[in-house]
Amino acid sequence: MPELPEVETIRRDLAAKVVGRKIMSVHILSPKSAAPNAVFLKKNLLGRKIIRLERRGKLLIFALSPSTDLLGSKSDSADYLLIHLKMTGQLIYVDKKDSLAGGHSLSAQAKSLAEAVGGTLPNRHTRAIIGFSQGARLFFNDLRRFGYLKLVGAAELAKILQNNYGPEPLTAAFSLTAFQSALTGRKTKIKALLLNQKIIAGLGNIYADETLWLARIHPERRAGALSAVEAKKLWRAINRIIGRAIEYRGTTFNNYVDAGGRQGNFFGFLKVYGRAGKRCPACRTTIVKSKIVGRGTHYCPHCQI
DNA sequence: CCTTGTGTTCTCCG
DNA sequence: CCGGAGAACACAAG
Repeated sequence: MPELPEVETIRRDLAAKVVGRKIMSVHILSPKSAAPNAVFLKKNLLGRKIIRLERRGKLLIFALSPSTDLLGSKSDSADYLLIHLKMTGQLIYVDKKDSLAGGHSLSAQAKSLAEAVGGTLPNRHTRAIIGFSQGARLFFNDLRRFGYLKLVGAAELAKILQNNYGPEPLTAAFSLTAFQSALTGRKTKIKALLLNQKIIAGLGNIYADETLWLARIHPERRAGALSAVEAKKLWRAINRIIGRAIEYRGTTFNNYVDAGGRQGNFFGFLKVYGRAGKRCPACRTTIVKSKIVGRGTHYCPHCQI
């Protein structure tokens, strides 16, 4: 489940590989994964350079060089490729020298990559392949097909970002006062609020649970009922957990791998997520898992009140 | 049946 | 009856 730290890890690694590179080929293996459609994506990606790679919450934004197609819409030309990995998406970059196709004489890097993706690429979950010069390829794999590639113009991108994404942890926009005012008057459970991308962009189920454990707050508490002290603890916990998780290149719980096919290193730092029935590292009480706002929620019933 | 991120739809309340 | 908040549902597929 790629959340902010995992998507940021992919963004950083991938930026070094693809920014400045020209797109030489586009293969859409699963039309359902491409918006508005596979034909439009192919037509508008071919021959263009990736000039920046950005991220907003869990959304990757590939900024493209201006289109040479003078017949294209001038009002809002499709200059941004959005990629969302949702639950099971992977973006894996492979240089020609690391090609998995041969099977013989693989480099050590290629071997670990092959292990991570369960064999060769493309595999049966590959939904799209973007080819660059010198045989380099970017594979979009997505077992459950919830993720997508979507090509949009600047105006549509601005609308998407404005309508769906609140401030990012670890940025000036995510100030303590901004967080406090997002809590005031809210009757929703704090767990639901943490998952709401319009309030904080980038937290998913793993980091929401970890954050609440660190702040010692019960997931069913009403957001607006948190004291000023609790709000500050939670705000600090969000920044701490997200910062640490980025440092450790994210969490591999199920099938997350980075752009090089490597696992994240934050798994061992998880205190509650996926640890139901085990003991709380702080007090030794058995960690509970329950369903809160429709999501599996892990917490310590003793520490978190 | 379970899993999750997000968009959509439903329901409630003032 | 309107608007907004929050909850519930829909989606995919193993």
